This record gives sequence, C-alpha cells and structure tokens, in this order.
Amino acid sequence: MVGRPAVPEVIWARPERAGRGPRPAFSRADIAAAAVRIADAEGLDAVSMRKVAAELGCGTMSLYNYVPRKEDLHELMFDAASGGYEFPEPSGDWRADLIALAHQAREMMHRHTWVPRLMSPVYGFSPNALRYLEYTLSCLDGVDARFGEKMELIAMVNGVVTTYVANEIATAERSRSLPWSEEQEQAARTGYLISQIATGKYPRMAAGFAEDPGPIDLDGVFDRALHRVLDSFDR
Amino acid sequence: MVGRPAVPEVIWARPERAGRGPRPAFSRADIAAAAVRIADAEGLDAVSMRKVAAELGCGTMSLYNYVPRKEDLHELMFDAASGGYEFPEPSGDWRADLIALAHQAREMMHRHTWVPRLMSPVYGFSPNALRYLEYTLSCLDGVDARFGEKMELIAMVNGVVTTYVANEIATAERSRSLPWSEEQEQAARTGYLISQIATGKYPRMAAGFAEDPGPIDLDGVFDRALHRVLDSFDR
DNA sequence: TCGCACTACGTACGGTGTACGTAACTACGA
DNA sequence: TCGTAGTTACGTACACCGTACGTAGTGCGA
Repeated sequence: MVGRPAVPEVIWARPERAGRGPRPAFSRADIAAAAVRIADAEGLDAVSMRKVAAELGCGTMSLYNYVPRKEDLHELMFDAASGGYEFPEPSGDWRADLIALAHQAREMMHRHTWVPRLMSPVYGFSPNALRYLEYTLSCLDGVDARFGEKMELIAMVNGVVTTYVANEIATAERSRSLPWSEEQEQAARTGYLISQIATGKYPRMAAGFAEDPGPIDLDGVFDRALHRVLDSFDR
Repeated sequence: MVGRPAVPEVIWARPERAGRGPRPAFSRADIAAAAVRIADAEGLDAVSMRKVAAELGCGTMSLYNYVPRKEDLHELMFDAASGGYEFPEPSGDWRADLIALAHQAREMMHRHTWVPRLMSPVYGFSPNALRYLEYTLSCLDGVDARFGEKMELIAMVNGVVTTYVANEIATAERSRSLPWSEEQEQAARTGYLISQIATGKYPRMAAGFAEDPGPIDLDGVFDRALHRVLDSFDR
C-alpha cells in the first residue's frame, strides 16, 4: 500500500522517517539534489519521476513513497535552491540589506534557471522559504511600519526579482527544447518585429527603435527597477 | 507533407491562407477561440492538441497545418485574450491612463486565469501585444523621457499586474487539478504554517500574524503596488 | 491541362504522471 | 516474544500527451 493520501497534505508536515518498516534509502535532501542536478543540466521539463528515480538508482514507483505527487518534488527543488542563501547580520541599513538579498536571489536564479518557473505553482512555505522570510523581516526590524506594509514591501521586492530574472532567462531556457539555436530563434523574432514596425502601424515603437541605444544593460535595468521599488517605500 | 519548418518561424509571419490547395476550414481566430474555451472551462493543462482539434471538429493532426507547435497555440491564445482591450483616447494624465489600462489587464486575467502562466513562455510580439504596447506608449506621449525609460516603466507596470494577479489566482487555478477542495488545501497549508510559527523559530512572523488584521484586501494591495510603481517614475 | 503545394487525417512512437497489486521488512502492542 | 499492521520497494498497466510520418484528396498557378 503506497501512502498517498486522499486528503490535502503538506510534504513538510510529513516525518522523514516513519516508525515502522525498513529505513528509507534516501533523504528528502538526496531526492531534491537529484532533481536539481537534472533540472540544472537538462532543464525543468526533463525532471520526471522516472528520471529522478533513475538518478537516485531506485524504481520509479519507489519515489512515490517519499514524494506523493510531482508537485511536491517541485516543492523540494524550490526549497533546496533556497537553501544556499547567506543571511549576514542586518547592518541597520535596510535598503542595503534588501538589495544585497535581492542580488543573492538573482544570482541563485541564474544558477538555477528553473526557479522562476517554480515560483508561481509553488506557493507553499517551505522551511527555507520561512527562514528567508524571517530574515527579511529582521532586516526591517528598525523600520516603523506595520507588519502588513513590511510584507507588501517584501512581496514587491521578490516580485521584481522573479519577474526580471525570468525575462533575462527566458530566451536561454526556451532554446533548450528547440531544434534550432537561440540566435536563429532571436533572428526570426526580431525579423518579424522589424517587418511589423516597418508597416507604419506602430509609429512610436518605430521611433523608439530608431534611436538604437545599443545592447540592453540587463544589470542596470534590474538595479534601477529594484531601487525604484525600495524608493517607493522610503518616503 | 505537413508544413512544419526546420527553421525558426513566427506564427504571425505565416499567411493565414496559402495560395494552393483547398481553403482552410478554420481561421486562426477559430482555433484560438476553441483553445480559450477549453482553458476557461477546464484550465490551461486541459488544452491539448487533441482536445482543441476535437472542439473544432477536426482530426488531431489537421491542427498541425495551422499551428506548427503547441507553443504557437499558446501564442494564439495569449493574443486572443489580449484582443479585448479598449484603448480610449489618452486623457493627458498618463498616470490615470496607465492605471485604467492596468485595471483592464487585471480584469482580463481574472476572466482568463491562465494568462499569467502564459506570460513567461510567450515572449513574442503578437499583433494585439504590439497594439497594446503602442497604445501604452501613446499614453506617455507628453512625458519627457527617453524611449528606454518609457519601456522600463511599461515593463514594471506589466510586471506588477502579472505578478499580483498570478498570486491572486494561484490557489483557485491550482485547485482545479486536485482531488480535494480549495478550502481543504488552504486549511492544510495554513495549518502547517501555524504549526511552524508555533515552534518559535520565526518570532517576527509570529508577531506579525498575531496582529491579525483580518482578511487581506486584494484590491487594495494591488492598487497600492501599482501606485508605488507609478510614483517611482514621477519624481 | 499538368503538377505541385496545400489540406486532411490515421497510425504509431516515445514519453508522461500515477493507480494498483505484491513481496519483503521492521517496530510496536499484546 | 510474537504476530501484525504499516512501511518500503517496485513491476505492470492505463490513459494521456506532443508530434513524426505516410497517404489520399483538392484546387490554384503555370
């Protein structure tokens, strides 16, 4: 009898080791690490129950003893990726602290490009997500604001980070599953865009692209957006 | 011979009607509408090539004459959902105009809850996306800013709308595929959260939730975030 | 009129998540 | 101490997915 429940269950509420029966061959960390290895190497879509089980060296259905649904595997992955943060003692300058944390998050997502895609479906509070949240709140200890306001600030910062990194990554991550190169794809897209602009139906876009400011400075765009959000809370 | 290309291609660059052969039985709008019907009724994951073909009343593989890859079907869906905007003459108050547009977008995403999930993978410039962009730029005609700055503003506004609506929707959209009710799921999640907070490991979250400000005012959260973004460009 | 590019679509392949059944194993209650 | 209940392990099977490929019919351009 496989222990899949007929009632909602948070995977983190399950004990890693049940009382009876043989001792589990793998820990949650083992499983998460295997899934993360696959996702890093071949992309999130390559993470299947079969492949993770093979990576662990066990039968496919054995995995279901540890992870009742694939969604829970994603939750393990997200938590594992969130486990690498450094939480230095808050400096007293909450803006600087949040900026540093946002940069950590951005770097993590560049290392694990599948994380932004997991942000929407995974809305749970995994252990490392809770640690992250608590630390962020600690950075705001000196700020005179209600809890709700602080949470809104944190949500906006996290939102900006996720949104912007997702955009930065989009092309690269997409091209993994395509039978042609990223450059070819880009060329086709921009070619169509240029042809559309050339129709004259979009004069403002035409004027804008005529300026040609050279390649986009992604770091600058990210930092400006981040600073704007922080400024908007810093009246 | 099915006309699937070995080279990248933007679906919008394809002519709807080829010269030779029998006239196509469906238009792109027909196909998009069928897919949208399914997604609205059963969720995005229920949109498969087979189901869309069945909804149209044709064989599965016939659909590939119109839509070379499933990704293109998503692009059609996104464009169809973006086709319902109203673009009133800009009032001269760009903040008000962008707020109105953001509210339109939010309402659209509440009607078509699958749109936020399509925002990341679909990064193309569909016809209606271009119209939307051009209109947004026209709202900023009087603003003294470079093209790049305006685009950054638009990106932030769109980002906020998508992020926030995605969060608003997450629970409801998720619960569609689950064998239990949304309320049961919520209860399990918050139950775990409470148990974690009760451990004392997260004192700031504990203190915050102890305040208990009642149910979250989603409209207010959305509007505040939107206003903050606009303010940050309005020095 | 010829030929070719197109439409239509059935079949088939390799993949997916996971329900279910069976066998081995171990900690707990008696 | 000894069942036995609950766990681990895992093979098989089902329904579904995207889509490659082949074939037949259709109608425009030459």
